[in-house]
Amino acid sequence: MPARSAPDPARRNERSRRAILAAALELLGETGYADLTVEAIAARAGVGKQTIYRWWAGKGAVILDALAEGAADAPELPDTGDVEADLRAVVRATVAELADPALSATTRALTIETLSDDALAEQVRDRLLRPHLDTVVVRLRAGQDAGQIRADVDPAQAVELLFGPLYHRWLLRTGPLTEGYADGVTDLALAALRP
Amino acid sequence: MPARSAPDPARRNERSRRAILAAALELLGETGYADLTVEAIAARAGVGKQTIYRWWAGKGAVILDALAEGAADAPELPDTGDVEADLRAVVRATVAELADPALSATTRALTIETLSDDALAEQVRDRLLRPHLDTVVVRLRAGQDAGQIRADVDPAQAVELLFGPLYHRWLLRTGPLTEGYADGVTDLALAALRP
Amino acid sequence: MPARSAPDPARRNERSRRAILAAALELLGETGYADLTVEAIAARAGVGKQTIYRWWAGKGAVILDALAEGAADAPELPDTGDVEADLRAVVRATVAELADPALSATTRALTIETLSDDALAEQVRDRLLRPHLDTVVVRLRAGQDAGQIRADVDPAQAVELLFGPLYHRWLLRTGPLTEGYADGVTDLALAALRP
Amino acid sequence: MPARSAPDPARRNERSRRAILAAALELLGETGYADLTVEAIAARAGVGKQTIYRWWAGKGAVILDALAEGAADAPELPDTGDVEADLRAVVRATVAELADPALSATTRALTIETLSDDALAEQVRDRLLRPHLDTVVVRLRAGQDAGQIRADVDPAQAVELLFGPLYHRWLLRTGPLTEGYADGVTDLALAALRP
DNA sequence: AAATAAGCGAGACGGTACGTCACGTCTTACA
DNA sequence: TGTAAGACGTGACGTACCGTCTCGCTTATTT
Repeated sequence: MPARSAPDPARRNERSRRAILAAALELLGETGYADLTVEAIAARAGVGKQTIYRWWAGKGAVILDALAEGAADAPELPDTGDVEADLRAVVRATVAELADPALSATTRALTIETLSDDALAEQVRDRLLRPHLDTVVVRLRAGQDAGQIRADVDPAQAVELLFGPLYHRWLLRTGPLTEGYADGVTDLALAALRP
Repeated sequence: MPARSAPDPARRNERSRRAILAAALELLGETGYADLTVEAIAARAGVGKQTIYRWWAGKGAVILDALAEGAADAPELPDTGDVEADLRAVVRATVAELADPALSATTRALTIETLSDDALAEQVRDRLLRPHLDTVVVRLRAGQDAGQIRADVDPAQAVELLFGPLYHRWLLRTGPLTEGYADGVTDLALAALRP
Repeated sequence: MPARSAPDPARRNERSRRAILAAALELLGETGYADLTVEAIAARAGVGKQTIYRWWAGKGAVILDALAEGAADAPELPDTGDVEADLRAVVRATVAELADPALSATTRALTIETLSDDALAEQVRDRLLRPHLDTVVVRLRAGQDAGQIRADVDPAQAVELLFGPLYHRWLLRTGPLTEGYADGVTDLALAALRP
Repeated sequence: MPARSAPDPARRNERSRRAILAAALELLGETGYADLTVEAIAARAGVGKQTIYRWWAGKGAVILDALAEGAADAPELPDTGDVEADLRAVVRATVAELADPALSATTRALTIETLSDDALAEQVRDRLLRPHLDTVVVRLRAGQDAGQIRADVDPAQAVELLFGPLYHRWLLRTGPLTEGYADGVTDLALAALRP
């Protein structure tokens, strides 16, 4: 039986949908995730609360959609031929993003959501993180083909070796997130990944 | 002048304090962090809400204290002389804990706290995580002295290389948390850490 | 200019009209007037909400129409020649109707309507109550002609003398609505109406 | 089992109680009963909605209390020795009140409530109407003792004979509520009540 | 017979109020 | 004075209906 006669997506108002996602992102930036309310999103978007609850499960689902919308433009990791330089660049970029409170607000919000709701966690992983991490996996495979990376290493595991320490430090605030730190992590990881 | 005539810790009711921390841990296990309420803790503990607000800033501070209380007994990393075996053991243990929903509830709650409140984040880091991670740092230093670990590596960074991937996979649910996985991470990290 | 290009009654769907009135009566019996909603009427009738709002002003207008439909068959007060017996009969019948919760639901709904909306009140009075009361007025006039009722009494006022006490007791629940009570009221009123 | 651990009346805030009842009466006069909302009462009274729901079942119960508070001062029917004059006076006063939209708003609201909620109906009857009607009963009994009223008439029934027609005309709007009408009703009723 | 237009079912929409929950503060009575 | 109890003002929750609106679809003229 359908929970409550599911609404018909064909009749959905695109204008409202966009207004809601835009409002959610604005408010996320202004008040932070914890103080974000569905009521405020509805008011800012000029929309009835029911229109939000009709299409989303709660504020978590809304901001997930809002962020996924923005992440649609894949960042495309460059391939200069020098895998070490390419990895160093992406690690530096990631560290820079985590170090900037404004930019990492997104990641912060999603992580909280991820920890509180298993269903959303899958969505976050598949729609937001996977696409990003997969570009690195692709680059690592190319490096393996070029003989610059050990062939016996699982690229997915190698990605975690590169990014894991970054998120660990960011989450636990165990140290500064500087460019020098980024290079240190890259060097250490490469020591393990080089043939 | 004190903001609101700070309460006198000497007159604090130890019985209530313990009941509150115990109730907080029970409810954390039963309902999860997001659905935990101060009201429920007070009711379960048979305590007035004011008694909680008198001594703690909110639910985050309470569960932090509750978990810190339990973590007082330091886990003490063993030193068998074989640093690789010792690291493998601690990585396996950590993976096992993260894989168990009941045990990782603690880590989940702390991580949310860490992401939501900077002031509490410091407390979490210093009172709960540092003691745990420091035991590994100590073991790595001993390994360096014994020539089993590269001397030019910062032990703190090495710890992140070991645990970062674990938390990354746990947070992002990018793969299974098995013993085989634990050993894979250990092997890869050791490839970077060996002289 | 018509406010919104008034709908054309000639093209009205009789099937829908009937379904709406029937559904309204059913729901009035099931849930009572206060809990009656336009949404429920539409759903029960298998009709779009707009079809209701196109033809009626609101739930009050709908149930008014629904009840008026049913009341079309005038009850026709008999004239046995004995005005006292005839009045006694109609008072007894009215008391019996008010005493029966199912039958008096109609009166209850109409009374609420009467109290809440002046425009509808007129409709209620003229379309539903007047026809009923007028039959008694007619009978009283005949009684006056026959010399059984004081000629100097306004029949309309006499009707109120007979039915007013009934509604008063029904509204205010100041006592039981029994046949004995009905006869008591009739006796007392006749004491005033007899020449 | 108590529905929800009933609140302790001893700790009730008298200031809030009064503010709520006052606000309810104000708004009843301003917007009418149908458009009255609990939310507006709370806002006007400077009170949390929960404080209303803690002590009352809904808006009906609130305005009942508010009106009952005001009706505490019994009107005391005078006894001039001439029962006909006294009754004429009270009937005139009642007609005047019903004829004034502002004054009869109270009665209108209560009547709607009475028709929708049996539990409140009893309260309305016992706390508001009985005290008023009983003063007339008392006067009628004195009239019976003085031989001005038939001794075989139930005073309660006589009261209904006097007031029933008034409420009937007011409810059904079957005619004007003038002083002349009041006297007509009194005359007719007295024709039945005189020995 | 085809074109036009209205009523129709369905139900999404912007709103308002509902009645509940938990927040963090305040008040009371007791120990 | 610390405490258990819990009432308080506040404000968000998620739901129910309101009355309006916009979709295709069906009917029933009107060309």
